[in-house]
Amino acid sequence: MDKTARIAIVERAKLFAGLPPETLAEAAETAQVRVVDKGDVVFRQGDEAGHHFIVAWGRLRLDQTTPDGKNIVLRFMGPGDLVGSVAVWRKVPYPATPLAVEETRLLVWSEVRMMELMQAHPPLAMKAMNMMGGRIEELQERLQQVATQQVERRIAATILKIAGQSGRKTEAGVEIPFALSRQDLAEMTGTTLHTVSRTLSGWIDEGILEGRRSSHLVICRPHRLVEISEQA
Amino acid sequence: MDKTARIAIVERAKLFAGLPPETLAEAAETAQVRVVDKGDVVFRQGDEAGHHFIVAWGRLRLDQTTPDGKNIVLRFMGPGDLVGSVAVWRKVPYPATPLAVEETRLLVWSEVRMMELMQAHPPLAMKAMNMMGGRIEELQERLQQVATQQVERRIAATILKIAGQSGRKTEAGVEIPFALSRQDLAEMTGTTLHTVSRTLSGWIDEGILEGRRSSHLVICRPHRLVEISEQA
DNA sequence: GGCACGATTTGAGGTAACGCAAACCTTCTG
DNA sequence: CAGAAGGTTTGCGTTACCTCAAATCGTGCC
Repeated sequence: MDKTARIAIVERAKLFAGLPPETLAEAAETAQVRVVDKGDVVFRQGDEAGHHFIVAWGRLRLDQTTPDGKNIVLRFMGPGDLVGSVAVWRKVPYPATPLAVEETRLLVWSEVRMMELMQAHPPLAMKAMNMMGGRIEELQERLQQVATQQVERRIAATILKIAGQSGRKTEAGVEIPFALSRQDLAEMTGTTLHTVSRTLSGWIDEGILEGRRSSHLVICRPHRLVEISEQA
Repeated sequence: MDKTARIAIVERAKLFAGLPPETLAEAAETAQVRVVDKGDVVFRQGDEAGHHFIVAWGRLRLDQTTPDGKNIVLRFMGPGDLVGSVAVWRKVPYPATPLAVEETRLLVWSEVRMMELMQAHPPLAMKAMNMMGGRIEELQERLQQVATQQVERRIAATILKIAGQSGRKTEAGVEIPFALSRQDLAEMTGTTLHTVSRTLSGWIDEGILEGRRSSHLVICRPHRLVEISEQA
């Protein structure tokens, strides 16, 4: 990956977007590159947090294992997303495991590198706080959903959010361009894969979705899904 | 409130703890003081975010109203806790309403005051990030609980957390020193006040708790509650 | 191409928790 | 002190969702 490519990636990252060219250049130059194969993890929940990562290409699923062995999916991450930084800044172990659902390329900064960057470029701290604030808002919204809404609405809202982040327009509708299993959706919405399967089957029958037993979901009638996610 | 008292408060606040005396002094001097009566709000969800607050004395309940009119309790806050800052930094409207459950005194900084403080004292930004990270962790934990655990465990865990933050030791056990209604617990755990009432009644019968129809809960057998919160 | 494995679909039955409703108690108010 | 108001307790019927179970279908691997 050459310098121009790195700058392009850094520029799109939420942490660096809009900062002056010198900052971008310095960030790009100080980064290492790391490739993670499909199915491999970037780090593991519980590991000491020593590195910041930004996704260049590919896609990660952020998993958290609970003390009693259950798994929940915190979020999917794609190009521009920042991984691991919260733990590094707080000097606590990584609280979750990012797993590559497709081959993924990351930019990597060590703890000290990033610290130097932030000292040299104060606006970075502001950006970082902005990002963390966004994460807080997102979590509060999900908490609210899981606490008050019934399963159908949560599944609809979750699919819509993923589509908004990563969806691609096709002739048939909006396609989610990676393998998103019923299990994944269940672990994002706090339900079981059976319930997810039943719900999606219903929507496929109604022509809202496509993707029976196939790896990629397509949303044919997004508006209908919005209605479901907002229904009383 | 005189200068010494303010410094004492600022010193205990998570945002300023451990910073050099000059920083504390400057923070204390630049703050305004505001008193909020029991039942009144500090600001309202949706208001433009222009001020940072730190609780000096008293207690707030942070409420969030959902688009469809339901209410959830995000957290209770006491002395040292920071209110409103995330929204100010992100330049978004306050996402929730802090309501005083008892008479509460707050230190207040305007957006620009706090900005000046942070520019003059760079470690403050680090502290702020640390705080926000803590909030993220807490939210992830609650999300996990609501998504995977059943109601009884969630209620137990919630009571224990509140007791850990605000509990006072008495002869009978650990007392939660403010009015915590069944409705509050329901809105924190994502259930109904009926279920909370039933569950607590059971625990009172078993001698785990005291506080039938009375305003203050007392945990007589904390260890038993921990067991419940961890049971498979 | 055949076989084994993992993901998905679907059915049937059970239950935790909700929703409604009424009674109860405490505190505040006039 | 009587009455109203708000939080709480408890009962009962309902249901959304889970659990267990089995059939089905793709997919990768030799």
